[in-house]
Amino acid sequence: MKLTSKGRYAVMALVDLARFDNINPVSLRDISLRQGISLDYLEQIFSKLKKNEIVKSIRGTQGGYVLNKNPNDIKLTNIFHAVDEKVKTVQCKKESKKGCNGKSTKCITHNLWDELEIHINTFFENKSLKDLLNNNKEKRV
Amino acid sequence: MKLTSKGRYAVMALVDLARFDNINPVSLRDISLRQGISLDYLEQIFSKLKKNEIVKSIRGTQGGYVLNKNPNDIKLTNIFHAVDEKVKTVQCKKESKKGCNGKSTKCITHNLWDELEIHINTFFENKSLKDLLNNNKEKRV
DNA sequence: ACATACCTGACTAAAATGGTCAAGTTTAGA
DNA sequence: TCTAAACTTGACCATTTTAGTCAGGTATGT
Ligand code: FES
Ligand code: FES
Repeated sequence: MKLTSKGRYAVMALVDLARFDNINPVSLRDISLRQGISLDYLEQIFSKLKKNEIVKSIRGTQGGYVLNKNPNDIKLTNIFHAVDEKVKTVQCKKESKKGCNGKSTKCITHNLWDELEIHINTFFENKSLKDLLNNNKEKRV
Repeated sequence: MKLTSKGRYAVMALVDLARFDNINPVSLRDISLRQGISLDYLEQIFSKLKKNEIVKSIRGTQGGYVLNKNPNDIKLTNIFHAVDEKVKTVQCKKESKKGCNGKSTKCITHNLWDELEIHINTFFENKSLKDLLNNNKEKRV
């Protein structure tokens, strides 16, 4: 089970953004330099964050991105959902009655993985961008 | 974040094994048929489970595998560790002082991922094979 | 005008995944 | 003793996913 870079970078970039967007929009170039993330990759990520209304974009010189919501209302779940970082512990299709083995009932561990998925998602639902900001106050410029 | 087949199959196979090993050793062929898992793949998995002393093997005709411990003492952690299904949420090396971005300090989200890792591992530490057996009693033959 | 910064889509090298295949060795039971 | 069941080991491989890169755009403040 591992977290992918896409999810990790998305959160990292948003924390950075949240720290600096008080006055001006923040350019991806700045985030790229500060956090050591490829600019081209960041653009892919922010395209999705924008589609999901987590950030707003401002084009042109001095442009950049700004949060579209209160940091308290941006949960990790929202971020992960936006960049398609999904938690998948079962192999079967959840809606179907069929199991992962092609049989007509769910496998003997299905419930376990379902529990696990809920357990992990709970973590993401309870963490907001605000929580992460408080954690890093001392680093604020 | 997804669970790999190796980990999922390992647990699935052990639950199956635990249910049937009361009297005789259970052959991988039986597990393969009952659970719909490739026999060759199971062999790889059980080789690791054996090395980690979770199961014992009995060779020859009528041979098979038997649990090497009480189901209550086999936690998911042990199983996952045995088959190298590890939870990895950070990108950096934990021991190092360096961050995932090549910089000299940990990145701004490092602590978050660390928390997440602990959160997930806690789930695995608290679940034993015994718990899974009880859950499936009604299916016992 | 022009530099800055967003926007979009195609492309790809490398790694991980989820197995298969081949060639054994051991042992119970006929 | 012969044979088939079942464990043992290691190499191999197709496909998918990941983690980006690259090459073009378009919008806009100064
Ligand atoms: S994981 Fe859902 S049936 Fe096996
Ligand atoms: S994840 Fe550890 S430094 Fe970024």
